[in-house]
Amino acid sequence: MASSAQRAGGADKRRMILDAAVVAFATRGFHACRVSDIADQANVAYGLVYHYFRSKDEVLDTLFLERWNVLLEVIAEIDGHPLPAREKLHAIASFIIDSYRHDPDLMKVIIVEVTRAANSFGRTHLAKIREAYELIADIVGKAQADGSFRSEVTPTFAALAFYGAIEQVLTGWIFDTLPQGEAEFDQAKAFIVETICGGLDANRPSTRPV
Amino acid sequence: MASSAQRAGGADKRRMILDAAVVAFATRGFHACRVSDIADQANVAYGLVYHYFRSKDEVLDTLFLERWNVLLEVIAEIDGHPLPAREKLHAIASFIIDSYRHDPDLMKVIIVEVTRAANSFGRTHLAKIREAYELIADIVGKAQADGSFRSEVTPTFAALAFYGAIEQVLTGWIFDTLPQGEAEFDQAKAFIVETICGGLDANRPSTRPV
Amino acid sequence: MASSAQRAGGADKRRMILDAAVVAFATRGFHACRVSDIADQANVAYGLVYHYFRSKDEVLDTLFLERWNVLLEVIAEIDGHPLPAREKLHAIASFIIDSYRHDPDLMKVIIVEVTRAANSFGRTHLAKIREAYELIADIVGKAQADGSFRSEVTPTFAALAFYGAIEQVLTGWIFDTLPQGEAEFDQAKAFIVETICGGLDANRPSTRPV
Amino acid sequence: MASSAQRAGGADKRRMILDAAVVAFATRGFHACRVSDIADQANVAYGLVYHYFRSKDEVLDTLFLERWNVLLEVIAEIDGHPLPAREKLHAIASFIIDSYRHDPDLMKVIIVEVTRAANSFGRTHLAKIREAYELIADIVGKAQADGSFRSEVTPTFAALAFYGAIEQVLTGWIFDTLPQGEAEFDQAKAFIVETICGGLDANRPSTRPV
DNA sequence: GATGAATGAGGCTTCATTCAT
DNA sequence: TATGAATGAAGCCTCATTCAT
Repeated sequence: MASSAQRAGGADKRRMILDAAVVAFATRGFHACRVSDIADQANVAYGLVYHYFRSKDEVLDTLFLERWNVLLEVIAEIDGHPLPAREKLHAIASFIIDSYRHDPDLMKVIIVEVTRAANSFGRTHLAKIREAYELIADIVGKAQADGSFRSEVTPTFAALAFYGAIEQVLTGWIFDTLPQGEAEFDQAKAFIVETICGGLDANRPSTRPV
Repeated sequence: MASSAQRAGGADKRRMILDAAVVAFATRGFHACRVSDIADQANVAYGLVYHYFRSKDEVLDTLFLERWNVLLEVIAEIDGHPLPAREKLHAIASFIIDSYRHDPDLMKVIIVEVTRAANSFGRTHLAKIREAYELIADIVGKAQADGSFRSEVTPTFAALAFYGAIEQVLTGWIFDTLPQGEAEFDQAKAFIVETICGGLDANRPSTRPV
Repeated sequence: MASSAQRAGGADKRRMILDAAVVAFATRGFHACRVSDIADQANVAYGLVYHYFRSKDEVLDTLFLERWNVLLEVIAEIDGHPLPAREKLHAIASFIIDSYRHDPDLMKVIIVEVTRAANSFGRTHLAKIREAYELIADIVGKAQADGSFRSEVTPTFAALAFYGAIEQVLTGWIFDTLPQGEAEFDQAKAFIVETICGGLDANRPSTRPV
Repeated sequence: MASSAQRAGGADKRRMILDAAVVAFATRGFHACRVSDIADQANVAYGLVYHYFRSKDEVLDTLFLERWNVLLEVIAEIDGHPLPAREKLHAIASFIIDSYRHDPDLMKVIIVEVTRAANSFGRTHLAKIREAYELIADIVGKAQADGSFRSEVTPTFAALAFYGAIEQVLTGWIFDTLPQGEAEFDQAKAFIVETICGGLDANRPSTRPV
């Protein structure tokens, strides 16, 4: 599990500050984290943060956008492959969960401080966050169109449920209310997909014609 | 849709302050909301807030606990009825969504400032929040035991997925990324249950024997 | 050692409040002591304090003046007796030290919050406090006039030194930097008088004629 | 008489703040003095006080310790010289009184807000304050051992009486109940020593053998 | 007399941000 | 680039006091 700080290859101070911010934000939370905490973590003077970023907010914005854009690209790329929808969803869940596995601090910051903090940063990035929902909804919609998914539920709701399940699981790991580890990570991917795609009912009511 | 402020029947200043806080927190967010905003909204003097509550935090704590305890009781009560698990889940989703329908500000505050704000108040109330998950997991577990639910997924994961889906939908309404209205509320209840219980797959893989 | 609270004979609420204030002020200090602390200690509602006293200040003023006036009377009375100056000083030191012995909380409040707090209450009562110095100075002055005390030092200075010594000793007891007990109390009286009257020098330089 | 503010030679803002605090504390008293008063007096921004000091308290602590440590060193140094005890006491009284002469505001703050304010700052610095008493008591004790001082009184009491006399005199100057001026300063030194060492009695009772 | 709800002024402290060097 | 001294707005909370009952 590579720590955020280790990602800084050389003397790129901007990168060092970003990586330090991940640790600082994850440790103290964005609000409680002072700019000087970031600078201390990065071993630079705190004025330097303002050399590279307009504000403390911009540091978090940058962190979020860097990662979220990767997520969007990955989802799009997954969707480009000729896979069954269920496998596409599994691939998406895998990517997100593996992101947490590889850099839990960064995912903690993104989820806790942005994605789930709709009143502060989430507000700013609402549109960006929705893009992910919509890409997922697209996958569902196309699967419904080709008959591999049932049409009982709108793609939008299906996407919300899918993403909501992932976020709840990540939150459980982040705040240690759910056991985590290699086995749990892979199990979670399977369970989330199984719940959303397979459903809980033992005897499913016959599918209504749409 | 009854606003929080209107609920105060008489001259109970404590209640008035709590109701005013709902409006104030919902409007500006907990952090951005000053104690004087609450007092102004309640039409009482600044200091009176501190006569009834030790701190601004305690106001939110009180608001959350009042409502969350009702939720816990309702879930327990629902579970007490001899209903199919699917209907129990529908009843729970109904209660939560109707809570939003009847007092959107209060639910907004609880979800945005507590339930989804794991870094601040959520942390404090983590145990309380988990109680709800566990009650839901119990329902799932018992349904798996009696064969009405499949056992592909652990009750814990099922509960997370179920609650996660509800929370995402509420968040969508709260931040206006999802259309809301009477029809949408009832539809959402059905969709959430259908997604979690029915699953998305048109042709479900045969259930593994437990 | 009679505690302040026990002095309240009957249901005299005013007296109960004053006695409670002694305990409260002694325990928390005047500034840190809230009006409600006094009321709690007296087992009355705190509004009642304002029925009997105009302000929190007036409570302390009352406490101080009650006792200080007794001191002034006692000094005057002692001075009225046909005693050697040295014995008069011993009687004064005795009265003050016994006051502490009988009600340490009250003396603590008077010394810590008034007499030694020249920037707050001492300022208000400066004139009253000086009266004591002047009565003592009078005793010294008369003794110098009749030849029983030397005239090397002005009566004013002698009085300051005498009272200053007493206050330092009381302060030592109050803040537990000096051992206290029955033996120490009587010893202190003797030592203070011996220091001021006898002097420390083994071989005193011959007295200069005035 | 150099005012505290004038002592700041250059642009050392920390020093300027400390010197300004002396003036501000002396003028309004510690409690009534706002941090902004200090900043205004120092002509710096509000927040700079917090750049150099953790709190308003720390400003006073610093002021006290700076000066009191000098006092302790001076007493120790005086005691190091081969002087008669009486002259050592005179030197100590001289140093303290001259401290007041050279910077009355600083001494006012130290005495009124720390040394005589045993309920607030004095409490914190009790041990430090006692160190001075003990150094003085040492001088007395050694003089008693070599026979130059009588042993009627314990060194501890003698030290309390000596320091108490000085403090009373300074308090008299600080609150203008005692005339002050060059002549008075020198006279006070002599009078205090004369009172404590020479004693007031014209005919001293014969010294008891120890 | 007695209660305690209601009032509201006042100040310490934090910390993001700027800027001279 | 890099530093960290300097700025100052903003808000929580305390608590003496008032007053209706």
